Amino acid sequence: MAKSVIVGMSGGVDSSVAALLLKKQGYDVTGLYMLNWEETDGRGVCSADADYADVQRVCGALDIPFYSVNFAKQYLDRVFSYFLSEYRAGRTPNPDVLCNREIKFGPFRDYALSMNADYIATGHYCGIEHGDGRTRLLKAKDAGKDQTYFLNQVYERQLERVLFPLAGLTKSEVRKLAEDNGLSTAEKKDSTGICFIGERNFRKFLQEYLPAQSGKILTLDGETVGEHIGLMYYTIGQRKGLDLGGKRGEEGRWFVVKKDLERNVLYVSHGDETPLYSKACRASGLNWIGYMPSQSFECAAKFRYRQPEQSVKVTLDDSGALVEFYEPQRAVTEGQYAVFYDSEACLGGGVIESVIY
RNA sequence: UGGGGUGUCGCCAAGCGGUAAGGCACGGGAUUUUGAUUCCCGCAUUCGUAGGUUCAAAUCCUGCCACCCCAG
Repeated sequence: MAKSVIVGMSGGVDSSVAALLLKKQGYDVTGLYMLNWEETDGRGVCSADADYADVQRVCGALDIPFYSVNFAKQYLDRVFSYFLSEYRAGRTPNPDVLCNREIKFGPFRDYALSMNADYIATGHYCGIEHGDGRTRLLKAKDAGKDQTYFLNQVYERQLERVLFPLAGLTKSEVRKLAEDNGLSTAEKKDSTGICFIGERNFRKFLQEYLPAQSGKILTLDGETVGEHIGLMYYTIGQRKGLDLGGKRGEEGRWFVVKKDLERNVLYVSHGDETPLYSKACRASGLNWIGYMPSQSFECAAKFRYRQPEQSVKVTLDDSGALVEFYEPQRAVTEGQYAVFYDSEACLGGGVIESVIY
């Protein structure tokens, strides 16, 4: 009897092709759509409806059954509340990292497996290797789309019975497959923005949930150069949105280099980006996937998505880890994740608690 | 109300008689399952203002206005 798999389908091309491939491989495939954010845009149009319609179309074309589930409550409690509290604390959270552990590989996976599926699958660009009682998370073949960064906090046991059909494909191959098989999502634009919430005016969005407190913008020398509209709207290394123009006698751009929550001051630097470069950081909430770290070891790391890997030395201690950089790193930011790699394997990661300059 | 200086896009800033560089900001787009970064495109018929000289002025002349500095 064929093994059964439930595919998390978003209505995008990636999960469409994931379902397609599994079906071709002989699995008994069922599509499952997740609704995690209940809101319409300004015009009263709910993009989730359109996405679900795409799921229906694709599943129809593949001739597989499909259902939908609603985890909006869980998303709010376990991802969005964290998102807001991090911003309140002046940090720059990465909700999509938690979304994977707390939703997709949490309630969603549990739900799917409770429907007696043998496996669950998603359209993530990453690889997975099951064997000798351990599961390893691997980078995708398409380095430019690799999404292991977002999975660094997923517990190893949550990856059991998980399939990633897109592991060996590039994005263009995926689109080609969709097209060749007549899937309506073949040309659909890649989704961006916060997962499930989508792309939107970030400031306006945050404004709906958090009170903004304007304050001064100072240089590191203490010179007042402008006014900010609320520290939460800025992140380290940012240059857009400062509304700061030219400076007498100098050429260059302004960058956010520091936030002072206590005094509600945003610090900026003009031209000179050296204040953005740090030599180490502290990470906590460490999660290891298919890996048993020794007390101290060297590996590669990324401090944000879509950044080249860097050589680092990791030293574990009671409260987390000290991550030392061999090369100074630009704009390492509290709230983002330090994710560790050993050649093709994603070892896991932790949230950046503090940065050492 | 004596002397000197400066007034060019929101901010810096070229130009110094030949028909408005550039950077920053800002807007739009590309990239991107966070927020950023990065990349591309756009962005002064007009040079504080009113006259004058000239074929031609932001550039020369004159008045006025504003700001700055030094003297009072």
